[in-house]
This record gives sequence, structure tokens and C-alpha cells, in this order.
Amino acid sequence: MARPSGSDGGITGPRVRQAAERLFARHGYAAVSMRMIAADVGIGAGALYHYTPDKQTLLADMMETHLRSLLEAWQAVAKHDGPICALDAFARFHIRFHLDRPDAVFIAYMELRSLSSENFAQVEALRRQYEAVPEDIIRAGVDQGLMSVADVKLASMALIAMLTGVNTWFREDGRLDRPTIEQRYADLARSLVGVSRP
Amino acid sequence: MARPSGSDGGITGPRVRQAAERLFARHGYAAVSMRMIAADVGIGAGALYHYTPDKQTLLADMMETHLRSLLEAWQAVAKHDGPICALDAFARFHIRFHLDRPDAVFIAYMELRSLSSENFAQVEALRRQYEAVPEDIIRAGVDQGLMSVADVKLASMALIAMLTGVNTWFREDGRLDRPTIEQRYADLARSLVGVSRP
DNA sequence: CTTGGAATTGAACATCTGTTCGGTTTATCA
DNA sequence: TGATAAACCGAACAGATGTTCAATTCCAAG
Repeated sequence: MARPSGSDGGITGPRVRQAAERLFARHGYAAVSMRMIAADVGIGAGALYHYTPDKQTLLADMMETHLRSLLEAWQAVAKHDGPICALDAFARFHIRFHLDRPDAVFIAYMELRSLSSENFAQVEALRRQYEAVPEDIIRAGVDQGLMSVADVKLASMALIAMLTGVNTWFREDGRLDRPTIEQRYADLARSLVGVSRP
Repeated sequence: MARPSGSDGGITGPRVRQAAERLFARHGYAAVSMRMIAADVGIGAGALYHYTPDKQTLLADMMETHLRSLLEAWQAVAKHDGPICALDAFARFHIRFHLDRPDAVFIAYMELRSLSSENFAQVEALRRQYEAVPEDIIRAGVDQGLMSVADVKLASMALIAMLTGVNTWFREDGRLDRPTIEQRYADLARSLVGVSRP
């Protein structure tokens, strides 16, 4: 009564990560048991250990993968001429990327405390790397006299928090659609850094 | 071997809520056991049930108390003449209140998913009530031609997210002190809603 | 000095936790 | 067709989980 027909490791692997992501985002890492994940996938709890050495690694891999794909996706965006254009691209990119992956985003921001110290260091390094992106843009803008903020680092943290906040209220069937939201946040980003209006 | 000397319900009650708040914020609601809370207070796990009917109520009471005191504290702030002044006061108030209660804030924003549906409805109602504060301010500002945003509700959500974000990076011994941070965020809030600079 | 009740212990409860492992079935390749 | 290895089950482990409860001790009021 083991190895039922239709079983396939190539399919089950992604399904495990997928189920874990949804469940972790919904209930939190600590509140989700391996048995819940297994039940969601439709296998026994023991079979999970063919796809992850343990629960902690499952979480860490998930967060690391998310942050790496975030950085990669940003690097894939074509280079822009000028800080103002770059800021606009960044705001739009951030909104789009985050709206498309609400569960992964939620976990990456909320379950840092559930990571072991080694895994935390890894993830934190990636997060800082991404935080440098808006910081560099704003610094360049200020240096060129195109933007005006009193503190570049604080402004870039404020910008990220503002943009990421979209995930707390966005609903698929809500009042505003994605392109509109993207536009609005890009406008707010420009205002935030004091881009002089025409 | 029960009821040791020095025991006092009037003292233990607050200490329970205090310990629970710190532990919930640090490790998450699901990851904290009643035995951990009890150990932190220095009593047995069973004694906790003199101060809360159950773990869920402990969390819900905590969040409700926090949100009520948030609303109350805002109402205690003197009324301001004009939306621009009100926005400034709100930004400063929000930063100050949140920097003073990082644990309670963290829990109120992160453990909504750990609430039973009845408790969630209660807390959510209070949260919406607070969200109406900046919304009303910005709407007034726009109506009077003093501020300029494309979407009032979106802008107010963006503002709250931006301000609340301070808790993710603030460190007591960091580069910036509280008054400076307050000032910087108030400046950013003005910029965000397009207050025309002199 | 008695008495009542508040405060607390410690054991007990059924159930759940992450993880391991021997055994079993199925697909794949020679 | 036969062998190999991947995929999976189901039981088991030791310990932790929230919660209840009888028993015990202390404090304060009468």
C-alpha cells in the first residue's frame, strides 16, 4: 500500500513548495504542521522528507528563492536614463512584482523571526541588497539636483514600505485595477522624493 | 506547595499580558506556548487561566486594547486648524505612538490571521476606524485645494504604510534619534500629498 | 483567632508536533 | 523480462500542546 499509481516526484516537489507557501502565508510558519502540508498535497507526512530535509529548510529555501528572483527580475528590467525615470520604473516594478506574489511577499516580510540565525543572515543580506536599489536611485537624484529629501536612507525605506503596503489592502475584485494602482503609486513615489512638478 | 508567599493577582495580571506581548512579538502567536508565558512570569501554566479564559482571548484582548488606546490617544491630540497642520500632527503622532510600542504594533499588524473570525471582525473594525483619520485629513486638504493626490483612499493607505514602516528599521542606538525621525517623516508626508512648497 | 476566598501548584487529559524508518509498490531502463 | 531505484505509506518515537482540576497555601476581613 505504498507508492500509489500516479505518483511523480517531478510533480510533487513543486506542489509541496506551493502548498507550503500558501499555508505559511495564511496561518504562519509555526501554525502549519508538516501533516497539513502533506494533506494539502495529498501524500503522507513522511513523504515530504523526499523534498526537504526539514521544515526550517523548506521555509528558508522559499524565502531565499523569492528574494533571488526579486533581485533577478529587477536586473532584467532595462536600464533607464536618469534617476527620475529609474524611480518610476522601480515603483512600477515593485508594485507589479509584489501584487503577483502576495504569499511569498508576506512570508518574506513576516517570517524572518522563524528563521534560524544562519538562514536569517542569508536572507537578510539579500533583503539589504534590494533595499540598496531605491537608495542608489534617490541618492543619484539628489546629487543631480532632481530630487529633494532630507535623508536618503530614510526616504528609501519609507518608499519601500509605502509600496509594499499595497499588498495589505489590494483585492482582486476591488475598486482599482492593477495598471491604475501602478500609476498611482509611481506618482506618489515622485511626490515623495520632491520631484518638482511642471 | 501552592500559593507561595509574595504571590499577588493585582501584579501578576499585567505581568502576564506584558510577557505575552513580548513573546508573541518575538516568536509569533502560534510559536509561543502557555508554558513559555508562565515561565516568563514565574508561575505554573495552570495559573494563567486566572487571567485569561484561553490563549486566543489573550491575543484578542491585547490587540483590541492596543487599537483602542491608539484611537483614544489620537482623539486626545488637540484639534488643528487646517488639513496641512492636521497632517503634520497625524504623521508625528503616528510615528511617536508606534516607536513607543513596537511589540504591540507588530502584533496588531501581523497576527490578524491568528484571530478567530469574531475577534477578527472586532479588531478590523477598529483598524478601519483609524484608517479613516488620514483619509479624512487628505480629503479635506484636496477639497480645499491645499493638497493634490489622484486617489484619496490609496494615498492614505500609502501614508499609513510608509509611517508604520519606521518600526522595521528603527533601532534605539541607531543613526537618527526620535525627534529627527519624526520630523523627516512629517516632511515626507507633506511631500506625498503634494503640498506646494514655498 | 477563625474563616472564606483568592492565588497557585502539579499532575493529568487527549491530541498534536517534527522526524525516522522498514517495508511496499510502481515506473524505468537494460 | 528482470533488476534497480525512486516514490510513498503507515506506524512509531519522544516530547510539546492547550486546558482542566483537586489540593494546597497564604492573605485579609470579621
